[in-house]
Amino acid sequence: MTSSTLKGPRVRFAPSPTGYLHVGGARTALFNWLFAKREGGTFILRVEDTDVERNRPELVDGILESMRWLGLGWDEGPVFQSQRMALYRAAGERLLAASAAYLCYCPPERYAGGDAADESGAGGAHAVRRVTRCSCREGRPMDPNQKPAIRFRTPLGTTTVFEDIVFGRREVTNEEIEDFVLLRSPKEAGAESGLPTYQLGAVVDDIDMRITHVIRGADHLSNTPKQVLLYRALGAEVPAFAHLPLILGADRTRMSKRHGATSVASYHEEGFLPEAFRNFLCLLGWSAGNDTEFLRTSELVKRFSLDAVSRTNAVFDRPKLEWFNTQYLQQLPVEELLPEVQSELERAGLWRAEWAGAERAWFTHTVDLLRPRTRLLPDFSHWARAFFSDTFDYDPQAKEKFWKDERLPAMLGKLADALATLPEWNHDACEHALRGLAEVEGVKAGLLINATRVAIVGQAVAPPLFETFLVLGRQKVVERLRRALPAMHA
RNA sequence: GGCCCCGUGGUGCAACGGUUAGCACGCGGCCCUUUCAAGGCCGAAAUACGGGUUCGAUUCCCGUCGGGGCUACCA
Repeated sequence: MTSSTLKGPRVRFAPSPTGYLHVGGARTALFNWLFAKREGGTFILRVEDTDVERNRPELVDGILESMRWLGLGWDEGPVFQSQRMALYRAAGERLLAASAAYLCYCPPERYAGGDAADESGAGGAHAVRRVTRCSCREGRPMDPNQKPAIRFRTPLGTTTVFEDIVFGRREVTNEEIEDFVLLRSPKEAGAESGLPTYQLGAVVDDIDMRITHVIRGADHLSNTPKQVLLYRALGAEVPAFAHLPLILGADRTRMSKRHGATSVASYHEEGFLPEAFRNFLCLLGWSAGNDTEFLRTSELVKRFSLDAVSRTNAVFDRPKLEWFNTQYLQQLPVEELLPEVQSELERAGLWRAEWAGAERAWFTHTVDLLRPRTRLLPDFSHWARAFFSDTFDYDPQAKEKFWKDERLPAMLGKLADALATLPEWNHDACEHALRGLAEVEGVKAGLLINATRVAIVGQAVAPPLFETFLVLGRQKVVERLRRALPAMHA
């Protein structure tokens, strides 16, 4: 029993700021977070910013913002690798001293390019290069004038084994593991030693942070033996590994820009609910073991298990994400939806403070009325705009469809008069007034109903008409009806 | 090229040697209806292919094919 197991597992999510937080990273973060919550563990955020060339420090804020939006709060960090260089260099020196690593004087270009740069995967020239094993390993540098990098001395003639919670027992013969670089050769002439590579940085930090479970994308599976070797060389206990199947685009290739929105931020902007997004993401590579899919986050935490993670890559299916969003929009207790709608209205400049105060009941009821017809948060400020503002446009297609009959202006004028003088303002009174008028005029009630809807909310789509009447109030209904009359001729 | 992983309808998941192969999204139809949604009902749609093992394979083994990953002084 180590002290760490007594305190629960320690896991981490370690993005590198070379881009925004994408859906694959978000799923990895989510699984780490769920596991930590489920097991009463600690979730640590670590920024892997050791690649000075590709690093974009300004992207860190966006990544943290996406994490917060997703509700994936971290217990420790963010820890920046760029601020822990001494740690990695010390580890490099230790390995060097123990002869578990050696100085490599080969020029970097010797290993650059080749098939490693071939991203297309199909066609192209394939290199036949074997595993890296240069003469520097035996103390015979090719070019002693070169600034040396530190390479790991892979122990040959044996095999490396580890257990993966998802993929099971893994075994590779060490001959297939190259002498990977631990610390890059120094860039600047004066620099003492170089920057750590991913392999070294990740392992040194995971040891230092006492990480018990490494949960990450399956793209790291093949590199894990190297890290197992590193843990041992550093005299540390090897953590448990759980590699997650990858998330692919609709064509089953790695998700990229051409597959549409891949950043978490873009889904935030589009108006998805974070909980719906979590629910959807969680079902990519995992299931509760039965057919239930609508699982609120508290339920996810209760049922999540790494043992149930699948080994099959999953395709990101946007229509299903949208379905989840509509489900949450409709099934959440309406109070939980209010803050989300409020920020949407604020964003659109439609929000009014009284809706959170004296008119809270009205606001709640209106949101409740509108939500069965919404798919994304901006629907509240777009097609439902007329419920929150007196300035709105008439949708051209709605006019075309429901204002065709030339008798309509006259009839709607009469309807406005009738509504204005109604002794009572309630659902049935309004309905009777309208249906009565339709009968007198010898037209179907639907004709008036549809035309009136367009007149008072500008849309062909809205909640049932008389409920809309009540929410808007008599004054607005009558005013909007009269205001629409001139527009109907145009 | 080498090493490795994966393969149930179009998509996400169930079935972990015995089911008429289940659920959901999407798709088509019907119902409801005052528009559009939501909801209800019905339907089309899958075990990649070929060999084994077994009384019996979606399930176990081998091969093929397909997809993916790694093979960087990227992470």
